[in-house]
Amino acid sequence: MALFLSTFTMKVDKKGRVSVPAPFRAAVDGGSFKGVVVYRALKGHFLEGADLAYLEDLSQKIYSDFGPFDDDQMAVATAILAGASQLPFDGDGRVLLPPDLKEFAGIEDQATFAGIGHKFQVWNPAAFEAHKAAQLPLAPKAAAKLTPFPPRGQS
Amino acid sequence: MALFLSTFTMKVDKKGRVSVPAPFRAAVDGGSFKGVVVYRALKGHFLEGADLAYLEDLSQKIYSDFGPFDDDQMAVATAILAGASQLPFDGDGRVLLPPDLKEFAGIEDQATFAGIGHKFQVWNPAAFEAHKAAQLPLAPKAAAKLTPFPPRGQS
DNA sequence: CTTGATTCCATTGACGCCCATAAAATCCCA
DNA sequence: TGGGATTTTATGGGCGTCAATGGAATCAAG
Repeated sequence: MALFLSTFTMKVDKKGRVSVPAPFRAAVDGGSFKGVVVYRALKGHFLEGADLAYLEDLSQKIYSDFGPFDDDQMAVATAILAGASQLPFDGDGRVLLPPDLKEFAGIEDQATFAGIGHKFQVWNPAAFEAHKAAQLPLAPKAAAKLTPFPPRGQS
Repeated sequence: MALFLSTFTMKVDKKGRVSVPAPFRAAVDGGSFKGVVVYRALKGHFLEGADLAYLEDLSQKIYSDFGPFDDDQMAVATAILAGASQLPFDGDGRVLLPPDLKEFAGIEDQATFAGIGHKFQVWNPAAFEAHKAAQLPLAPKAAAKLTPFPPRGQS
């Protein structure tokens, strides 16, 4: 599965195009859809992105964890799936950021891509710095809740 | 299976024709029926739509979850299946919205298509904005109920 | 012949695709 | 190891194509 690591800040041109960092492109490579899927984060004004397979899993999960006409299902589906955009790569690995998503995240001429494992985030650069500063002190306590790795046998 | 993502607002012309957003057309492409199926939503004045295969699954489910002469089965089948319309694409990917469905959803000269995974919704644009605004605050709590992804590399 | 529906054509504006340039990273070999 | 050459990446711009939309033409029926 895709693994997104590290942070990159890229330029947004007048057309709204952004180069997806090459390592992220490599991470989504091989899937059926040549591009990424981006949606509004639930907590905070930034975007989350992943490959299409992740969204398929998420959609699947929304339909299997909730009944087909469940209220919670409706809320999550509306917030995430209806707000999502499939952004295909152009020949040079760029995507076109929809204006509403740009506005939601306060992105203007630069966008910061932060890899957080199986998905990534897209931020206004200044907002990301502030967010990072706020998150760092919380990490030790949160990390303490992780369960141990299973024995590392090969397979 | 079809995956409907993102939201699009399209014009409805005087004849009642609406262009189905190209990504949604692509999502239903390949099925036996060249078009979409639309029916009244159960909770609220908007429409739900999907490809024919989804309706087949839904019908299947209605008959397997309920007994063949169950009252609930009758109610759901009548509300959804009996009220459903198969809308074929014209040569340019448009469908003709039946007047009764248009009226039910309060759709006049614009229609908002919202993709929510396996199916999509069709709304009066203003009504959808209100609906979305109401749903967004509910999403974080509902999303917290989603079960964690299973460890990757399974299947 | 009139009315309503369905297919076909025309316009326009956005977006996908291609090329060009420049910078940076990588490779290769002496 | 260093320096030059090659490849990859990031970014800007131009142009062709397709999607969206409106309207005309064709067809079906009463």
